[in-house]
Amino acid sequence: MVHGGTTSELRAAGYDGAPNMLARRLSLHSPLLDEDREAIAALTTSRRREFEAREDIICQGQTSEDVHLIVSGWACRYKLLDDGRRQIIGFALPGDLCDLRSLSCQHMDHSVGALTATLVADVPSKKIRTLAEAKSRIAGALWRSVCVAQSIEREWIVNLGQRTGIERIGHMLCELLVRQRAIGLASGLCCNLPLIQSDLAEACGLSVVHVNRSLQDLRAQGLIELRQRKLQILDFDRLARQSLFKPDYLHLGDRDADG
Amino acid sequence: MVHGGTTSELRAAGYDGAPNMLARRLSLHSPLLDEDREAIAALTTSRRREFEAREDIICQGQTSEDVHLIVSGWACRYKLLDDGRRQIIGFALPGDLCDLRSLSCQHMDHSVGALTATLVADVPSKKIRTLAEAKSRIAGALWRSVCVAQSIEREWIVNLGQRTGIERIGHMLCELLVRQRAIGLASGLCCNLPLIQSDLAEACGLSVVHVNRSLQDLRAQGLIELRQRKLQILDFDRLARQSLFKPDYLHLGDRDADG
DNA sequence: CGGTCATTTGAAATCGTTCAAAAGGAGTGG
DNA sequence: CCACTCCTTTTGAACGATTTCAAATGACCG
Repeated sequence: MVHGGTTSELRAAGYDGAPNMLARRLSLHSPLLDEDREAIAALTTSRRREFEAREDIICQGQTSEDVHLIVSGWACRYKLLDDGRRQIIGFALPGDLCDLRSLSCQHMDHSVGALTATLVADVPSKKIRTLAEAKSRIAGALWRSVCVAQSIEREWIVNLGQRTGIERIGHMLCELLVRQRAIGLASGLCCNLPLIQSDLAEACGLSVVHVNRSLQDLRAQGLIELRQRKLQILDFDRLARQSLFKPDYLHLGDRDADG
Repeated sequence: MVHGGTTSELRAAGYDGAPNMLARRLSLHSPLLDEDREAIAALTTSRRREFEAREDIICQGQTSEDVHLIVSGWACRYKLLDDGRRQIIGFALPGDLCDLRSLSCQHMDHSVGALTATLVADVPSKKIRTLAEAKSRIAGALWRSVCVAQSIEREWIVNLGQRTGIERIGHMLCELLVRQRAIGLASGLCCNLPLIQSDLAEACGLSVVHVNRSLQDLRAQGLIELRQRKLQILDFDRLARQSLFKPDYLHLGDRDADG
């Protein structure tokens, strides 16, 4: 049990920073050769840091010479408004690069926070830049991974702008299941969901109370089961249909796109 | 008068496709040498196409070997839901590259539509890719321009998720003024706003009726004047404050960030 | 002038929030 | 095992924001 565990449980679970994790992730969207994988693995042998649940990994305004790779656990990217309102702008799962933007931009325009105990590998931007300049196939893979991240952000805009409360929650649950399946963290219709209702609220632009009632509604419709941070989708097709979820924006190929 | 004009007016206005427009835009965020500018100018000597207001430039699902540079006029990127709901996910102003993603991804996961009469330069992805591989300074500039686009999308997520109706509209108006100032399409507190209220509605995730009432509210507060597609912001600081607008996400440096 | 599209208005219904409080879990220390 | 605390989930009731539907008005164009 990794998600929701403490950092010591996490260490005990045998995570070694999985040096080829990044290569595996990038090859979800781009073909890589063995030599590329080796070069990429060499990147992530660098420093690793552990974070407790709810701890910030990097804050808005901070500068960093590193790109942050989530090795295990869940994180979220978020922005704070001056009056304290908070919007989650994306979830980062194991294998996700957090701020590839820092390859060229100086300071963070949003924060990254751990949702569970999280292991992070700090990859020096400079190393990545050098590697990308030397190997255009790797540059392409990084570019594509940014494109996918951007595509997800665009779909979140649609989620927040057009969908009703229930649709937003349903859509988010579909996305998080499909993304976990794609990286081998789930199979079938069951997955971890280490989010509390206020996380879902901040991601979907709804109040906690409304999230609670929407979840009850989805349960009453026989579409999902959710307790103890475990999500089971009982009827993926129906949930996807009524949430207007179409997995193409995740750019996962047809392999693991649905139910 | 370009925006809102017909394509023939547009031609008459003497637009030649401004071959150095892209270089100028990229150098907003990245230092470029003269040799870079020349190389970039050579890119955009390619085909140009004119579009009428409300015409689609490229549709969701289509594939394209080109990146689309908006030479003049306004366009929007949008996604359609199966039931017809439409969300605008970004506005493209002159100098904006529309789908740099197509450098590596095959088909569009969203559409681009002209809002006014628009002149578009089709730049072959391949040419860009070759140039970026040859000149790392240009690759960096393209990377940075994608980062800025992504940053704007993130702020839109915040806009839709956390701000009230009035705040969303106010924020959008601030953004569009500042962006136009940055590219020399406006100075002071006055600019074109060739959007109809339903465009604003689809960008802000509100109904047209509510947009209408929010605009009246902003007018009644003495914050803006808006008619005949001309926007004047009467009190930028107050509007920015009450809309929680902070221009940093536009990454324009301090040069043209406010008032 | 009629036609089309955009803006404005009103009234009613719905969605979603707020506030306040209760109930349910999980962990801690006695 | 109990009492205690903290955090999360759940509930109720009232309020406010936003949408919907329908109709009227205004602007522009041929």
